[in-house]
Amino acid sequence: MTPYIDTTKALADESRLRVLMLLEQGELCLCQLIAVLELSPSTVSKHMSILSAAGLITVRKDGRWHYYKLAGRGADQHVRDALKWVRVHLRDQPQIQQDRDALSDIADKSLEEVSCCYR
Amino acid sequence: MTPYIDTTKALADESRLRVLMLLEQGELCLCQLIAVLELSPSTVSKHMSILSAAGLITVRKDGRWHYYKLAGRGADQHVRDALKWVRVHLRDQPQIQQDRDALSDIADKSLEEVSCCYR
DNA sequence: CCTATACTTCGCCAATCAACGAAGTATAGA
DNA sequence: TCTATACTTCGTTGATTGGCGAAGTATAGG
Repeated sequence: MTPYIDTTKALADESRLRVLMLLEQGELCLCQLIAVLELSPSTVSKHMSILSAAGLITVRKDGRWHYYKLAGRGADQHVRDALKWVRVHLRDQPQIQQDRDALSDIADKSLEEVSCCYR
Repeated sequence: MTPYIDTTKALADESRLRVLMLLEQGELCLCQLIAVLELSPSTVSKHMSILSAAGLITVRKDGRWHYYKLAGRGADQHVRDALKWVRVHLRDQPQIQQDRDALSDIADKSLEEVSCCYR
């Protein structure tokens, strides 16, 4: 039962649901998520490790940057169905729309500019 | 976003997932759930109020007994989809099968006999 | 009424969790 | 190899959560 509980626990937090909906826009690196969520690097990093442990996202490391994206075809069916539930039902939430807007503001900037959250 | 988080938080506990799968068998009263879960009346009652607040179950009170069942056609789509996720993915879990077996042992007994958990 | 009883609410405790900053790791570039 | 930097890990803190038993509520049956 553990993998299923890992899934539901991973979804039982607003910040993590916001992350999953942000990743609908495509892969993002940690500093971009930090900029949208307005949480500390350590907090966002922890959220990503929880999502990753549950198999909901995968990581790709390219130099100093870690890119996260939603789990795809390789993922367990219960994970894919959980991601679908999130996608379908949170799509039109005001907070999600707001996050998408914040993300498109950031999209114009270079990663170096966005990652100023560390300084 | 609150109703969606209420849903995911309600699903983020093993005992509550076990309750939802037990209710797949049909409506049950609290004392039957207590007997299968082997938790205290107050604990199970709290779980039921969380599931109820999230709209995942409904209650019918008949005399001293409170009967719980899964939310049906009247429920929000996100609730119905969440219940479907639970049903589809937990169906074959050993713990769930074990609970079903424990429930069928109880099914032979009268409610008065089952509710001896209070004495 | 009064009692028994099915369930809920309350208060408590231990465990978990989200948040943070500080310190650690790893990589790019000088 | 040294520095800057993108991210992780660790330790702490305050809030939430799951568990319990004791006390409270509500209903059936004398």
